[in-house]
Amino acid sequence: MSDTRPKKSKLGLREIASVAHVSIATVSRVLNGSNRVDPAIQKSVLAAAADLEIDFLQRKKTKALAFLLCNRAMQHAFHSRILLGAEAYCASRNWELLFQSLDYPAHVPSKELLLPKVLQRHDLVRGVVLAGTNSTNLLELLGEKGVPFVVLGNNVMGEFTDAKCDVVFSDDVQGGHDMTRYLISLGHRCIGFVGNIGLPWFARCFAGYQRAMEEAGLAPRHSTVNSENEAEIGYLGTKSLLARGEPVTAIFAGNDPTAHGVYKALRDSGLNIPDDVSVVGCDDTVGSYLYPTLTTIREFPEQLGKQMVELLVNRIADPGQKPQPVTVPTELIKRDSCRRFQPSEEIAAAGALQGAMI
Amino acid sequence: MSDTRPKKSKLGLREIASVAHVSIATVSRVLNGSNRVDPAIQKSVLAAAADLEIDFLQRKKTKALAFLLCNRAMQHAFHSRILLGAEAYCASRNWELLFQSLDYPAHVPSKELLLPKVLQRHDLVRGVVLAGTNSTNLLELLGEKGVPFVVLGNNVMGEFTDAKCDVVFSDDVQGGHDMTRYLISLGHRCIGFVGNIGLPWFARCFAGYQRAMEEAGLAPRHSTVNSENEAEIGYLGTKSLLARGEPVTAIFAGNDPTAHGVYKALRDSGLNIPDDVSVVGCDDTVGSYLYPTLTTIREFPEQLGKQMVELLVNRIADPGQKPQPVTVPTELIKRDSCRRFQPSEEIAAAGALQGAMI
DNA sequence: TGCTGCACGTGAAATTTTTCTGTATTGTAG
DNA sequence: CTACAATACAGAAAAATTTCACGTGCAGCA
Repeated sequence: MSDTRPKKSKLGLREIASVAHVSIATVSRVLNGSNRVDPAIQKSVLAAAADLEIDFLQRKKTKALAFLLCNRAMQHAFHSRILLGAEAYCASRNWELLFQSLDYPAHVPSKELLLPKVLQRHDLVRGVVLAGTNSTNLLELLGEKGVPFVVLGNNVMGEFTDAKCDVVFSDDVQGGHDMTRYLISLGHRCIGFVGNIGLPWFARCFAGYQRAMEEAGLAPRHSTVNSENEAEIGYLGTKSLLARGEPVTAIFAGNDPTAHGVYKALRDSGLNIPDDVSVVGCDDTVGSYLYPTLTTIREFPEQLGKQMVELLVNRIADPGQKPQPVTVPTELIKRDSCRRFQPSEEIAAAGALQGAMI
Repeated sequence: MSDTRPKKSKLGLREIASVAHVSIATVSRVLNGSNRVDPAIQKSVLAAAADLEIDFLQRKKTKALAFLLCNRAMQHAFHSRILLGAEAYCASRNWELLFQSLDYPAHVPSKELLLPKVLQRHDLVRGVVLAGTNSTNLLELLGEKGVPFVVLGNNVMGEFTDAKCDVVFSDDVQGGHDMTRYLISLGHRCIGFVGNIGLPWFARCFAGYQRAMEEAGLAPRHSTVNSENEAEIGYLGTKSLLARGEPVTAIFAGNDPTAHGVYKALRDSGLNIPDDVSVVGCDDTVGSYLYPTLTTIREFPEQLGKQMVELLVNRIADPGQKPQPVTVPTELIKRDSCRRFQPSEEIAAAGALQGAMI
């Protein structure tokens, strides 16, 4: 290779040990076991190592990252596409990727969580990609343990200040904003949002929707259903919007599977898409399978996965750098589920909805 | 633990080495590096080890399996669900799971394939789960290298005799048979199959269809499109069936995404589902999103994943046992895309199809 | 306050892994 | 058929890891 340094004397644990005034065994522990070593000693060993060799990481045999899919069955193919993106980037950079799913409670102090055994293997797993749905307690725990990690920001529960760790977002807030503006530009004024705002990915989409509505001087109206089942959220949310007599001409579903539930509810109520009601979704997972095909917000999960690994690898290389947030844009995909709405139709539309309520 | 043996003297590499009359280093290599050791010596070391200790595998630190997703973007969520099933079973048995995707050419002799580096790490990866689409050259290579593996039988290209390795099948042949019989029981006589028979998963489904048709004394008629894009296969295959003037009253799509293409083609031709033509699919990935909802064959990918890992773990524990094939059954899911067909309608149906051809 | 037990953290020693080196074997060209 | 080269492979030695046993400090308890 292109190693220009003359390798003065054999560089090994022995040398580090003598510089740091500890035993070889301790150096070995610091360098990979990492467990059961006094932080002060660990620090001095690391310093000694840094003195002697720049790239101790290179020296190691296996470089693996863990991909933790948390609290979520791999629905919608969305997360599996994130995994693929992550894997592709890993492969290109000669990292292995361990896949593991993990369920943990959201409302338990970080002390009481126990990490999967893989992550204990500091000599194998050098960092963690957190996909799925996470809550701040796990982030804290990883922070305390000093395990480098990146998290998919869209799906973090609870108050989440992104300043404290590397995080990748899919810009669904902007996507929701764009989409709402699009519906407004088509002439819609009464646009209902259906989702479960208790879940962060719905909340973010809703935030974009809400902002766009307020900017346009329109009243946001939403129907939130406290469920984890997305088709159910869409179905019940729509039924409830209709039952309240909201004169909606368009419904914004918080994601594509939810839109599927919306479709079903509208059909059950005898309403036609898009003639009676326009529908839009978000995430572009199953929108193209629906009928009529769904106007939605395309996200780029492979890109999210790639970005996450990229941030993580950078952090491992330079643990000191300050946390970095990355946002991946979204794209508005226009399909057949929307139509232009003439304000003059409003009375007629209201009539149709009245009919549907019977 | 429940170790009843008295552990006569410290059991270690030293003891094995002396029994096998080789150096400790060689024993170490056999036990994990495995590379660069004469097969004869390897065998004798293994024998010596077996003499001394039953469970040398237990001794090892990391037990990881590799999940190789081959030659396939993770479409349809089908393979990601296999992964989830595999991971769940791994976790329950304290195995780690490395995920890696891999593309390789099908028509290259096994000598010329190069395995991903992870698999070289015999000390880490103890076996391989082959998902995605595989061809026999990779199977041969793994066999030669002595790497334990299981393969998803449905997606193996080329002549594949399952006698030579552990293999798990989803019983889509039976599923295709059941489905065809179901269509026949609804009164359909002229049933077209749409797919790409060059691809093994279509071929298997088609085999079931063909057998059922022949058993019923009906003529199989299929339209195969040489493409990898499933929606395209469905669309073009259907268009071509119609263009040939086949008086089909039902179409069997080789999988759900293909059925989506079939839907589109029928709609473009002005035909109603199921009034003019009944449609069925296979795999139950997106069938529930289609409109009308698709009658299809449910498969159980999580179960497939679990079974694969189970076979693999058994083989690792006992490499001598003879190859074992496992078949996971399928389930017929009846939805809205089929209707009963009265033979008397045949002339009318033919008329509708004629109209569609214009 | 002093004792006891326990958990942590360390170095020495034992064990294992990896590198290095010498030898044998196989293939290839003359 | 010989000479040379390239490669494979085992063992010795070096390096790294893990185990073991011991000291230290702290909490619980008398």
